[in-house]
Amino acid sequence: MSDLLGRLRGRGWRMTSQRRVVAEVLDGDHVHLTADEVHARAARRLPEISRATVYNTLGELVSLGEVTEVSTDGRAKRYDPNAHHPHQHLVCSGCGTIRDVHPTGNPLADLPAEERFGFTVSEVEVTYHGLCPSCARSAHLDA
Amino acid sequence: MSDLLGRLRGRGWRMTSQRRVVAEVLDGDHVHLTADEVHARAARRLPEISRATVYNTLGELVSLGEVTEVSTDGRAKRYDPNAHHPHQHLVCSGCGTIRDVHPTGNPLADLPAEERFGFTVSEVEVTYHGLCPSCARSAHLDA
DNA sequence: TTCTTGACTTGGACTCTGTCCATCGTAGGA
DNA sequence: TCCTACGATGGACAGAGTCCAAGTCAAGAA
Repeated sequence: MSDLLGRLRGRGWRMTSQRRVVAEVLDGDHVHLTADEVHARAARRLPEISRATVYNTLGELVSLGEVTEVSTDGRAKRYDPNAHHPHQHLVCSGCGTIRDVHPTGNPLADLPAEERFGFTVSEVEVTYHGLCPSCARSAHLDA
Repeated sequence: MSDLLGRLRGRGWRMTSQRRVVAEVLDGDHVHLTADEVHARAARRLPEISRATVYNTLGELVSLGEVTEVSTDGRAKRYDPNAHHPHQHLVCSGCGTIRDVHPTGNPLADLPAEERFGFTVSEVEVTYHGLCPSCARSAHLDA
């Protein structure tokens, strides 16, 4: 994700201050922000940026393959700027925190042909669910 | 999922006509319905059933472990009555159809301890994405 | 069988996430 | 510098889901 701005310019992206700010927000910490969180952080630098623009820009970054969408629960989608390094996700069922993980093995190979029902399978998404250390502690206290 | 009603009664569920109808809808075809689809089918038998009741009942079935929630895209959650047989999902990126699949291998074992960040990992969800035969055909025609 | 009561249902208001659109502004080439 | 098409704006709208006060009824008690 580094030098994202350069790559975007190279692809003929018209560079506006709004797009720059959104890209910079994503280029910062490798956390998994919701669209609203991206908007909030972008607005700290560019107060008048609109939600619609953030949604548009995120959508474009996704279709350019610079960012991937993650929808772990049924709530807001999260945006993962780590699109150039294949990885999976580990999600805390308590607080929703997401961490990137790199399991061994190849789950695509684990799906036998007779279980594919004629589908052209192109991608596998593996999501590990559990409790992060701090949520595990509070769950223990509750019991 | 068969004899769901019996199991629920055994657990002290107060049996109302609304809950019975919702359970019967799920007990039918093993498709993956959205809450609204469940509501529509339930309303065919019990026209005055409300959306809130359908949501409540689905939520209870989920916490009882009789039904699992699947949120593949960012759209509506789907409800999978096949909770007693472990399986994964194969989703068509075109039309959203979901099929149950049974991959070999154990993805939980594929996550090394140093990639767990102290989490208590309890569950893995594997989602295969691709195009179903009919969507693959129309994609081909478009090209 | 009837009574009683607390669990369940209802429907409408509300929230949250996301999309759409008409209008305005501006990046970047001529 | 000027033009213009592409991008931004914000407000209306839509879909999914939650909440709540008031009414209803399943099932145990008498």
